[in-house]
Amino acid sequence: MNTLKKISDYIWKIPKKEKMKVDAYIFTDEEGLKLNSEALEQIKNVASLPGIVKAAYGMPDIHWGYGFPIGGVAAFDSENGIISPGGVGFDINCGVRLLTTTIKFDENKSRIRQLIEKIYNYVPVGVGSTSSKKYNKKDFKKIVEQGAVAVIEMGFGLQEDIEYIEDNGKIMPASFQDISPKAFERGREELGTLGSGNHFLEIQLVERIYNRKIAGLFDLFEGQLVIMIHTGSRGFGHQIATDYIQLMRTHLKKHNANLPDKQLINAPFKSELGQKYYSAMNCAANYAFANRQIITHYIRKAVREIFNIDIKVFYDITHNIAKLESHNINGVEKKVIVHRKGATRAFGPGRPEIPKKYVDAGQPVIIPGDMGTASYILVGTKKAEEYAFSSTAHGAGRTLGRRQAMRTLDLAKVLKNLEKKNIIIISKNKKTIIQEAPDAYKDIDKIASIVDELGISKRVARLIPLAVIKG
DNA sequence: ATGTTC
Repeated sequence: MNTLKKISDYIWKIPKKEKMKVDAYIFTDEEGLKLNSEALEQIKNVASLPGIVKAAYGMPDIHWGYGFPIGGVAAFDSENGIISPGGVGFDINCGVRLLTTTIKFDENKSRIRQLIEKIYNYVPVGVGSTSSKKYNKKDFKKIVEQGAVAVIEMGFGLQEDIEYIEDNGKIMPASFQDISPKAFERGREELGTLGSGNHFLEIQLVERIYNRKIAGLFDLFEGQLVIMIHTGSRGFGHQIATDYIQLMRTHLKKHNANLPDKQLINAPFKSELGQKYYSAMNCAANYAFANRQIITHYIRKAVREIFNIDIKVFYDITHNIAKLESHNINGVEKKVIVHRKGATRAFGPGRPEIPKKYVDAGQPVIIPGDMGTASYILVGTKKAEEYAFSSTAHGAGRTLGRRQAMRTLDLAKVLKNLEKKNIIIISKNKKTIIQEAPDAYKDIDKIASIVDELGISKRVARLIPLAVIKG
């Protein structure tokens, strides 16, 4: 097991051996390593998959996941590599959106509760929560093929919002014909809902600015109220992952015969099934962008009714996805399919994918904390390109599994700690509060500091929660 | 994460 080589304070290397086709690197501190022997095994398995290029990477928030670790990044050659549902995650395009306001907290303390309650009235939350709308086939097709663009046309938001969503809220290829009737049935009534688990909706305070110049460009200032949405593709993405894992089991038995772990099931990217999963996954990604867009619409409405002002989409990032990107692989520019599972794209300044307004600073990165802890706004760097295909961390990362949290943590204590910090909490389910308690997660401040010191993204602002809605 | 154990 002692195959780890320390490269520097936060870089650990597992040199390739046995089945591994490339090296693996973990970006964390000694404590992070101790917590994660299973995830290290998983990252070694990932390094053995067909067509993997350069290396397999683990972010500081790495922990055990389905097949691939959460907080993992791996890229596969687009010609002879694979695509794997386990490398994306069940919640396809789980992601985070931040909305900025011009509201100053110290002048509006008394209205926070009113605002969170109004938002709670507008946005359905919890397991199995459904919207009052049930989309017809024609509209649903448009939504999964055109994401946020489609729902803005339907009246959920402003044209200018599009500019501030990763991939402009619409990823191609995405074809409705590649999703199952079951996925359609589940998806059509859950659009515009928050869900459960680590998903949340928070009113936050910009507590600290690390880089004034970039914060200015990002319209962030100390004392400002901002609103964060953390959710994904709900049961729709989950169904697509389930469907395609099953299809790969049935149709690609031989291809998947010698996997070190059955959960690493995959399809050659260029195969028919590989392309179908890619398209269906993009449908789920579009669905998630649309989901956060619709929720934004209702938050806007709530803010307008209480404060009589309009709010802006700062940025929307995805942290569970596989994307076709061009990267420099040992000196050669190559098309690769980058799997980021619990990892955030972090492009440096100048990239054409970044909104014009931010292009000189770099791509905004949003790292949400867990319940009752800070979240961070960071910015992508040129340096991130050298490390893990322009990627950074995505959150605190669990230390306790959900069941383990239920066994060891106490609801009254968790609630008391939130109360001590003056955080208002509205929750649909008490179980979620225990499962998502801060003690079930690593320290987000440390994660943000590690990625900052490594230089794979730089801190811009620290946000602290004032009021939170959990599923 | 998830109609919370395909």
